Amino acid sequence: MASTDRAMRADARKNRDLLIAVAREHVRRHGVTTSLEAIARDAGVGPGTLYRHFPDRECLLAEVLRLESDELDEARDRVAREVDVARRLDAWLGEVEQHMATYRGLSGPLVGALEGAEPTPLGLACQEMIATTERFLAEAQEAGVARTDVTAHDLVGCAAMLAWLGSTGPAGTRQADGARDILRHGYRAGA
Amino acid sequence: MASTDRAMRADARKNRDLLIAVAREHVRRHGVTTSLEAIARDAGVGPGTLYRHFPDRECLLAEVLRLESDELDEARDRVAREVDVARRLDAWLGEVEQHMATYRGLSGPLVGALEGAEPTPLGLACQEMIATTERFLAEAQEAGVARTDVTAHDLVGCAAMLAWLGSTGPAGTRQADGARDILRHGYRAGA
DNA sequence: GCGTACACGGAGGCTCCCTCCGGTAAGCTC
DNA sequence: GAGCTTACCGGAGGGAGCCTCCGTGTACGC
Repeated sequence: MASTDRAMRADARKNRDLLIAVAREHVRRHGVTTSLEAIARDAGVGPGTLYRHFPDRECLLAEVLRLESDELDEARDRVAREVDVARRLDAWLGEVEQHMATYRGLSGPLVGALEGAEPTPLGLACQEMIATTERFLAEAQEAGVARTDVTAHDLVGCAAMLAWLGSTGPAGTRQADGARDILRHGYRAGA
Repeated sequence: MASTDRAMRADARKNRDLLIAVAREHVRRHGVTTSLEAIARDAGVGPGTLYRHFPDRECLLAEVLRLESDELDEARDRVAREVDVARRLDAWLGEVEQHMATYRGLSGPLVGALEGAEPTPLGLACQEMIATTERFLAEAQEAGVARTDVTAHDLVGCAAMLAWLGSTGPAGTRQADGARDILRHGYRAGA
């Protein structure tokens, strides 16, 4: 993305960055269905400017998400460093779930991206997520704490489901806890 | 609901029934976010008429759903009759999932209703669903094929998640299959 | 048959999505 | 530093949806 950024004029770059920053706040507060016009308004630019930089909602979301991917990288390293192997996959999937839940409604588009064969902007954003999940899963399988017939793709789907369940309905409820427990039992080996 | 139906005028009743029928088709085709105005148009009534009968989208959805609850009743009886006890809970939850997935996006509002303490129209619609799940779950637990520390509420939440996952993203994909498998392992008892 | 209360439906205000185009200023060249 | 080119800006505007209000019409009890 951003193609050759030397080609972008200074005012364009400024507006683009501003739009992403404002969008980040809006999405965090109102979810992914927040009004794009309101974002443009708050950024002090016209709607045309927003739509030129980000032809559709997903493009903007993808950029917002890229800002956050640093956090997920840190989480990955922290999990690998601090959590013993028996719980590492659980911990990582918890991070993925939380990452997806940060922005209410994001998990939906992300699953869409997960599915599609063609590389949508969001699809690229979650490839790394799947790759990391594969690493932790393989490790858990070798240690004998995860079933060998589950895939990283399935697990990311599960995390998305939990994020969805947690951010659907009244906020602050613990609806997803029971489901998370069931899922953990479900991919765990042995017993 | 419908309070005292003797008090409703004939033309009102006719319009109401027509609106529900049209809404059923629209929701089936376009999901729960379908345009209410379009429903009114197709039913040949003004928007005002629609909003008088159904003050908000959820009220209309609840009525549509009540029409379908007969199907779920049949499914319950069929499952109880034809499926052996080891698989009965699986089969029932599959029915619940499919019921929720029939209308794309319905699972969201349903989970909202599941959560709230106060009886929303949709909340009433799914009480019966939970009650039946409790019966099948208790049976499975007595037979030793289901863990004793899962609740019917959790299981309905799981079915909602699967329905959501299945109806999110490109249609026709089998995204939810892996997750369903993991969940089934998760609530099953024994090794 | 008549009167009234109930129900109808469309106009209209609001928000949002997205596009198009005239104007503006950034940045290169000399 | 002046001037030109062109990338970029931003707002007007059309289309759609949500929902409300109110003048009109008509079903039904008497």
